[in-house]
Amino acid sequence: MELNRDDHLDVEDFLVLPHLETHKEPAATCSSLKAKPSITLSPVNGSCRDLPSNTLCADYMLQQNYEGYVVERMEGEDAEKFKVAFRTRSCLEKMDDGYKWRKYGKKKIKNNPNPRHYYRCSREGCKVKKRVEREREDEQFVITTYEGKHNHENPAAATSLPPHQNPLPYH
DNA sequence: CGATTTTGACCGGCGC
DNA sequence: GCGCCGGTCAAAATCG
Repeated sequence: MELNRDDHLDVEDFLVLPHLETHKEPAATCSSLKAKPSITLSPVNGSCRDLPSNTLCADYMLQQNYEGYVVERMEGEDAEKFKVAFRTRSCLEKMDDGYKWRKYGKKKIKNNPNPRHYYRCSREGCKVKKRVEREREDEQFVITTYEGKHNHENPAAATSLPPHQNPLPYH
């Protein structure tokens, strides 16, 4: 499968990146996750560039999630088509990226025993979508895909990102 | 009591 | 066409 399609970016595209294949590591616990803030950006199609500053969502994720790869693609100025996918090592499926999400669907996907979850930004007029899916056969990884750009600030970023109080209300 | 989650139904695109 | 598959809807349940 090639990465050079110009229509859209899929999780499958994301998964075939060679970097990812060599990077399977033993399982991490939640607590060890909190201890390592190291991020690697993975270049797409050979060209490595930084995430644009207005992807607050992505920025926040990068700060909160320790180890992961980002594939990012911008389709001109069309905010609707902006898409970024993460692969993060996490034992929790719900990560607080600072935005408020409303879940609107869950689906069993073929070839993956784990369901995929669909979220929408609950801010009015903001049509950013997000889907979260645990990687098949490797339950420590989670694929997160954002679609679109927020038409507002990251509410958590507005209060200057309390760095490592991972505000996860989970047990 | 408003907001969010849950869950099966529904729908549209695509391959055969 | 038809059926599979992934994405969304929406009503009821649940949460805070």
